[in-house]
Amino acid sequence: MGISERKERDKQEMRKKIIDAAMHMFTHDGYEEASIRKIAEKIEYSPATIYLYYKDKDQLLYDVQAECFSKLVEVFKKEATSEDPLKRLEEICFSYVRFGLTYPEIYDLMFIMRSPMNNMEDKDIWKNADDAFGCLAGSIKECMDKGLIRFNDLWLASLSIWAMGHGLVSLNISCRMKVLNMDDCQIQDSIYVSVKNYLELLRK
Amino acid sequence: MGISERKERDKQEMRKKIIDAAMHMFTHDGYEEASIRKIAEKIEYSPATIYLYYKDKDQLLYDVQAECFSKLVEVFKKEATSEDPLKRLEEICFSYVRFGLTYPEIYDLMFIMRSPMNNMEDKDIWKNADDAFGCLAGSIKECMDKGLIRFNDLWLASLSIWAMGHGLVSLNISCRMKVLNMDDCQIQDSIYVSVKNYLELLRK
Amino acid sequence: MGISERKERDKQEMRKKIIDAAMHMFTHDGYEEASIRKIAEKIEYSPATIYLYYKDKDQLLYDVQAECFSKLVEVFKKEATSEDPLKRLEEICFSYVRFGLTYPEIYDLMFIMRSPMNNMEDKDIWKNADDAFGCLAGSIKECMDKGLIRFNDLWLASLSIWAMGHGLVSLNISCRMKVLNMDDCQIQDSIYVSVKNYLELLRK
Amino acid sequence: MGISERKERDKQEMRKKIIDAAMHMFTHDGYEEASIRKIAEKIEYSPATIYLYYKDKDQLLYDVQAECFSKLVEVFKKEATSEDPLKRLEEICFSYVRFGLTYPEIYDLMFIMRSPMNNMEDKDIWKNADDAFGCLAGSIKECMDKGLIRFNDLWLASLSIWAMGHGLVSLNISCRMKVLNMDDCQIQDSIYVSVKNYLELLRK
DNA sequence: CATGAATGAGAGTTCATTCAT
DNA sequence: GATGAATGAACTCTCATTCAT
Repeated sequence: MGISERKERDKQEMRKKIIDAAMHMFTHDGYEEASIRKIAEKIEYSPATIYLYYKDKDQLLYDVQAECFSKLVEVFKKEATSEDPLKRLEEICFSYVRFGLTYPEIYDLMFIMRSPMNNMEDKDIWKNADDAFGCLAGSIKECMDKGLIRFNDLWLASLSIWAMGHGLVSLNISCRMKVLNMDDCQIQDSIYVSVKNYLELLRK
Repeated sequence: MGISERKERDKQEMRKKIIDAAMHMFTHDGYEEASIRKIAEKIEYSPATIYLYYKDKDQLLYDVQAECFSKLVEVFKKEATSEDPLKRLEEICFSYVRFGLTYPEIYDLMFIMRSPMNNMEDKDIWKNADDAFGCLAGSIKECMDKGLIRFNDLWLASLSIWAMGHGLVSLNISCRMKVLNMDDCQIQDSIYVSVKNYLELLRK
Repeated sequence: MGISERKERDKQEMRKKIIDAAMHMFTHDGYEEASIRKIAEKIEYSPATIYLYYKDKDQLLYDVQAECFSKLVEVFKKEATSEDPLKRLEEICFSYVRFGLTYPEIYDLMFIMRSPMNNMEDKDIWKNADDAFGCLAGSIKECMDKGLIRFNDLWLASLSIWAMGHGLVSLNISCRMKVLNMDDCQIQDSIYVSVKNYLELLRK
Repeated sequence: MGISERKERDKQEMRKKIIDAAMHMFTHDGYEEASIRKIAEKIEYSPATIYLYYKDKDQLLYDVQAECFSKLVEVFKKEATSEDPLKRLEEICFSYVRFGLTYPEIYDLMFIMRSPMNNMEDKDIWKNADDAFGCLAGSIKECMDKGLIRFNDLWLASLSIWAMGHGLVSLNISCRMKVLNMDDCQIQDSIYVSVKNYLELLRK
């Protein structure tokens, strides 16, 4: 029995290697550079080898995405530590936004790109975001339980707060904030201020 | 004199034709299908002909995007007509969201895709969104002038409200709302409710 | 009768305009940039207009080439003025080489490119080079008549001297002198020295 | 160990196949016909396959050129065998010229075309011609060492002799000898005679 | 387990040229 | 006389993927 376990472990290690390479390329060269061939080249395997571990590119991206999400959760764990629920919610939101602005290409894969979501069947469940979303929702729930914010519905609250954060980050990533005619500094400021404002509005 | 005018008109008509075809393909087949070749095929011209009217693909997409934005403005004009500023702001927001949910591929080009923003120089100005953004900002300004909403800074207000709307629409388009485990109906509802909630929060 | 003459004159003027534009593009942007469309653009006419004056690109290039050759003759006239036949021959050779090194793209069209020669029928006569070649041959003839150089056959002499000059210039233009591992300065020197050496060898 | 060797051999064989096809097309249809597509077609592979063996067209042409040069060296080895240094130099020169006149398209790639030299960085070294040039220079050196020809500087000598040969061949290839109004036979004769004359001039 | 070899499909783009007006 | 409009035919190159070995 040890054998099959080891094999599985080996397989996981290889997958990890692939994903790490892919993430590195995403982060540093942009998602356009992350072709199967280039990923394979980076880990010094042949493209065909990738297909031993992943059915197709979408499945690979799905796993890369998972890795990205666990990175985000780490960030949450590290940066959102306050006891005060409201404070912690703010920390989470700021962490989220900072993460997005710091790693735009990865953020793209996590929250913007169609791949690998658009080739999932509707029935397929998307587990990658669960933990990270759980962090947010958990923090919000605490606020609600203690009557600190103006929301009755946890899902609605989570969705709204997420949407605000994502809206700001993604408009920036896709350069649509050009319409505001601000320089980069002002834009960054406005993003954080917008988040802060919103959370203050929510406070009872 | 009529001649050069007619020529210009002809040229514009051809451009219109190209753009319409492109928009149609965007809308129905997704932006991945909208290659120069396929657009040309659709209007039954040769690919080279496209290049008589557009320097390159980005310029074409830029114009398609412009067309999309003027469509959005039309929608605003038609659907946001209330005298009551707060009401009108709500109408604009709902129109925006509905537009995004109805034409996701077009919305993609307008607010999500990197092209054609990607290849603009930083110094280039992005005019396409000005009018539509002006509608939103104008409406918000009226609310602010009359002391109806809790905002001091017009740009911050506009950005926040836009970000909320965009966040909701784009999370949905990119299927990230799967994390909520809701069916499509519930999601749609949540989106509209989120917008409504936010606007109510803003009301003084 | 004045009318048809004027027409012909007009036609010639237009041709001149086209050729000048083409030469300018050759000289400054390289022959790869000298497409019919770009030439037309430069003189602010439509590509189709070019075809009113030239049957095809080869015919146009043929005329451009003619212009280049008359430029070369001018240079000869200006720079090769010594009374001493041997001296004048040397001046001609140096002028030729300097011309080639100074205007490599034009030299290419005159002496290297297949177009417009390769689409000439064998029976067609190539007049463009006659005058320039005449300068060289004339000068050589004088040397021969006065018994100054070791050649009996004028054509053989002309060919040899031309070949030496052309060989040096064209090997340089096509970067083949890289094989010598010299820097640009040394190469230029070597070219002129080679010419000089050869002429000295020829002197009786 | 045999395996990796065989693989490498296979790869080389494929490269050979590609190059041979390219050379064949050069020789028979002219260099204009030698597009990646057509080469691929000729060897009955897909264009993409070419890119498994060559990074881009220039690299392919570079290798084709190398092959041409080794063909030339073979010719030298076979045809220039005299013990007498002067005689051998003459044989080399005649071989060179004959090669150029027999395979004009290949000669073009070796000594005239800008590609693949064009896209070499200045610092890149051009090794293709080294051996062939070495044959010429070696033979000249022997003549110089034995005091048989009127040259002090080996490089200058080599350049001059090469330039004479190249000038004659390339003027013929590019049809510029039309200016002499000779028929093909006379031209060929003149070329050989010119070479011979020059070598005799050089003899001490 | 790993891969070398191969490919079909497609991308954006440019060219010389034609012809009805 | 001039041209606007159009095009067929090319071009180089990249991609995700497959399969025999």
